[in-house]
Amino acid sequence: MMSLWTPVYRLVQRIPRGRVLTYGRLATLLRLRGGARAAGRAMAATPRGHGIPWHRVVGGGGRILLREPYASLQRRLLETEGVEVLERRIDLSKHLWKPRASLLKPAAPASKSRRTRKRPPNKPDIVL
DNA sequence: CATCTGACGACCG
DNA sequence: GCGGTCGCCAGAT
Repeated sequence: MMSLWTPVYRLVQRIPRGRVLTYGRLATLLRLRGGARAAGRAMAATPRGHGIPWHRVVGGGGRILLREPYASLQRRLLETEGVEVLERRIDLSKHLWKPRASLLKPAAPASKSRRTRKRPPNKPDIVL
């Protein structure tokens, strides 16, 4: 079903093998209102059986934040696709995924009368 | 309707 | 490095 998090899963599905994205970048790219934490909530609710490479999403600085036994599973999955995991960390300078610019939507121009919207909806900043 | 609970991250001591 | 605070908010109970 189409939920608030669907855009998150669709973006995660585009992360190539051997690359990772952080919760923070995920949130920024999709302009999730709750920030990185919202990305975390989304990932926690990842539907199974859809081939969503959830293991390619890591914490800030490339750290694996999951609890055991998931942390080990994530590490194994990443290593399997060639990502080097040192202790609990991944070198983002080597493995951070940078979406092609053509995927990104141009930044929304600042509206003239910037009204304080109560609950602005999540506005994806990326084309999926 | 009220509360609780997090796959976060920036900041600070 | 480590621990605490705070902002954030969708779902579950």
